[in-house]
Amino acid sequence: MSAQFEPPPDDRLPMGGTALQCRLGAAAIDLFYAHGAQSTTVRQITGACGLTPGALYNHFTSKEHLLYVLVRDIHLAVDSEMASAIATAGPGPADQLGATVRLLVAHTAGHKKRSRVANREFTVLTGPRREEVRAIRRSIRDRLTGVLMAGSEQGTFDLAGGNDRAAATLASATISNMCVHISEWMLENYPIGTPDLQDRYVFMALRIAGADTLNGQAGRRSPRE
Amino acid sequence: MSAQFEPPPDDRLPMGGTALQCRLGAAAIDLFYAHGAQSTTVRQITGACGLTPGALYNHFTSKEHLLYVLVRDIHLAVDSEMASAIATAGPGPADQLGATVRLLVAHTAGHKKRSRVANREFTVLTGPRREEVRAIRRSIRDRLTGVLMAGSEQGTFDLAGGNDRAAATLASATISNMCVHISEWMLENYPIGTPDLQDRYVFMALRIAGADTLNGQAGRRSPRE
DNA sequence: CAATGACATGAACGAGCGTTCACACAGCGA
DNA sequence: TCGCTGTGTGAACGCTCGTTCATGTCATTG
Repeated sequence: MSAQFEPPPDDRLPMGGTALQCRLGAAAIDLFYAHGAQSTTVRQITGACGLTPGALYNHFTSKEHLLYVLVRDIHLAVDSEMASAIATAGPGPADQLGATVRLLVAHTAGHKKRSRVANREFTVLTGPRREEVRAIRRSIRDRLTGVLMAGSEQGTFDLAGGNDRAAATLASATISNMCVHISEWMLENYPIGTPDLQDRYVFMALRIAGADTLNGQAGRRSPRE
Repeated sequence: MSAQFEPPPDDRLPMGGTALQCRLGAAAIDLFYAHGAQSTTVRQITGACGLTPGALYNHFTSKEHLLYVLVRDIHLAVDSEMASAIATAGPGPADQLGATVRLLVAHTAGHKKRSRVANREFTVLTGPRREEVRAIRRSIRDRLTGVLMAGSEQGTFDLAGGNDRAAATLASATISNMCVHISEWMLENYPIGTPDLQDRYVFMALRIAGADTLNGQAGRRSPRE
């Protein structure tokens, strides 16, 4: 569960482990995306790798364990990437919000399958595994909320319903939801490319936040990522 | 499959039919909401009504048929209510957008369970049933897109990425998603009441649409619904 | 070469699923 | 009173599921 072993085609898994763990994981992502985790059978997953059902249990303790590893690693990747995106963005909250939204859009639009699996199927997990993923999701959400709070405190943002924590939470949920759900409605070959999509979402996010920089048209083509 | 028969407590089903169909439907909504449609068994649904599994098939042809009736009727209710909300709103696109958002928020925040079931589980349907529900969803989406298009054509709105149909579609998807997903993140006893929530969402929607009326602070406490 | 460990097999398991059906019974019109 | 219709029962069906395990194979290692 450590080093990447090779870069598979494009939708590379954010998953360490042996080659077979990765093949199984990639097959699982495809199938979970297409049919949902509950309706996907162990036989389908192993069959897609040319194996028989029992083989899965040499690599994962259960079907839920496989789902857990996938969902957890996807969330962890987003969390850490978001942390560094905020850290390396410009000092202003508007720049940080822009960098955050760009990252989320890049993930959901660029890795639609894994993004949708992570955000749709994590509810299938049970017990401590579910709590662990929820904690990572909380961390992601709190990073965005923090940016919005900072911006509203220093007057850069003007949130709906006031500039208190409740307003920041609501704006945070709305903005992250907006980005995450690209993977839900986006068609296979969406006519708008990812960079343009990022621009539009940054623009909408700044508007939701009531960014004062919008009058000076920041937010269109913001510099980073 | 026509007239309401009696008004059950608060989360009344938008479903016609016999009393027992309604009891089964209400039990199914609860269970589908809690565990998902796929993981809910016929035995759970009938057991919640004090019946044995076979009884369900006197009222529905299959478990999927039950899900279909529920999901279809919920969608139809939203669709027709949205049509009349737009028709009875003020003539301006900003008023119509406000009325639309108020309706969606009222549905998702006020009937969280049925809203979540309709929006999460419709993908479980297969064949023509799925297509029928998708058509209703398209109708709902088109109503909102139409309001945004009209507003952008007459200069009331300024959409992200230009005022063409693609921009209206994107804004429409974003706004309806934002409303629909209240039922996903809202806790059991959310501290903000529904009317206040409606105000905030109308405010955010007008901002997403780039409504010029915002500078004259329309959108806060817009008059209707 | 011998021994070891990793890995896949294929058959089987127990459980639970959606669904069916012969039957019982209750209410009601004729 | 008879028979019809609507509805619930309880047992059973065929099937698929996740999972287990004894067994076999093969590459690596000492």
